[in-house]
Amino acid sequence: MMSWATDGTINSPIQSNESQQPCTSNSSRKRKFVEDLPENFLDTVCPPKSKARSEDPQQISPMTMENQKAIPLREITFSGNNSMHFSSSEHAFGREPSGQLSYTEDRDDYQCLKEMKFSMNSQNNMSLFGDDSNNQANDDYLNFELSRTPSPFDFGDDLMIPELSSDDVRAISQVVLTQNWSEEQKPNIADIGEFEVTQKSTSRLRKELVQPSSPVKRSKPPHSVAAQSSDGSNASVKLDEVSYIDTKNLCERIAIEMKDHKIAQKTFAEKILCRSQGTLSDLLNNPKPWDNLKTGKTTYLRMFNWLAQPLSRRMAILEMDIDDVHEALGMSAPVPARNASKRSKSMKSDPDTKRTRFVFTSIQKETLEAIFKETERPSREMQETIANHLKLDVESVYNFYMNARRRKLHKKKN
DNA sequence: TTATAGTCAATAGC
DNA sequence: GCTATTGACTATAA
Repeated sequence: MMSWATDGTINSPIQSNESQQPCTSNSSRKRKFVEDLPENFLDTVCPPKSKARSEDPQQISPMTMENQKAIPLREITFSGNNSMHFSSSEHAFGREPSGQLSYTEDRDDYQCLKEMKFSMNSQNNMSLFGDDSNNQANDDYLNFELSRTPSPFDFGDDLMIPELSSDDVRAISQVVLTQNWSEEQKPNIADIGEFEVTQKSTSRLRKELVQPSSPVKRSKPPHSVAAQSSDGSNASVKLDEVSYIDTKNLCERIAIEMKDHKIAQKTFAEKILCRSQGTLSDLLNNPKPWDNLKTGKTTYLRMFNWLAQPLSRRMAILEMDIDDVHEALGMSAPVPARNASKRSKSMKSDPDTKRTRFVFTSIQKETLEAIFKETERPSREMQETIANHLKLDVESVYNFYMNARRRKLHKKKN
């Protein structure tokens, strides 16, 4: 069961991983590797903290999806500052969208928003209304938000959404409901019932993936129901024409497309992205938010532009010569990877020799991870101490913490 | 000067 | 044979 931790974070069974707590665990395995180290080693490099604390919001999956038409509620976020976000990025923004986002509660002493409905008329005007008749919390804490990136519509306490233009509506990327509560009102999360999103409309789902920079003419999105030219050439967008791409959604669509058409990662990575299979795998499983990207935007844009083509053309591009692929995607050849064809330092003298990848021993790794849990950024001095104790190169220790810090941030969800 | 982003590519794992 | 993981490299940002 989930429960509130004393520091305001959530303890979730989905999140917990006892095996990753060698600093404090009593497992025999942990004892084994610690006993193999010099006495008080962990205390030396990993001084105990008074209080461990996670700063990241916790996420859980929807509990059930009963209705066959139910659309997965993509994200329920409980943050440590007394707020709860329900959001769905996949729901009924189709041509005749209307739907309902609701949850049930199974305890009387937690009263808040019970239901939110949204609908859109033929003029693409959207209305949103909610039933918070059971809400005994201070209404000041209730907020609705139709998000669009980069800046959301914020309607504060108003339940009725003002008229939106067609482009406004199409730029909406998700509905977010935020229920805040004071310390006294804080519910036990475990007591909140089931969540579901249902769609009333049977029309095709539509999700806008990209928001071009204003006032540039809007481009055709992937899966658009709008007509496209036969060669698909008008489907491509340039980097300077795009202000936002929903990378998570894009990667999900790419993964589905590859699965449906049995496209190997190696093929797609090398042909469409000019990148390696491993890089594509990582991108698909751990997409970075668009706004956090720097030079990496180009790679996602190549995925986007490929997906924006008609199916027959998507398949044809995979068979093209590389120069034709660039042209088909409306993009110039990407800058070669900066470390392409690189060999390890020791291999530079013999570039034909296949290098072997160094692998930490389990003791080395578990120790490094134990220290990381306490200190994500050990000083150079500390790294040298660790390297000496574990009989490692300082560079390897440095690389471990560099990789660990960055990979911790986008570990695959669930 | 140091940290980070983007990536390669070996290889583990299915 | 395929995807996922991960130690390492390097241009660039801070």
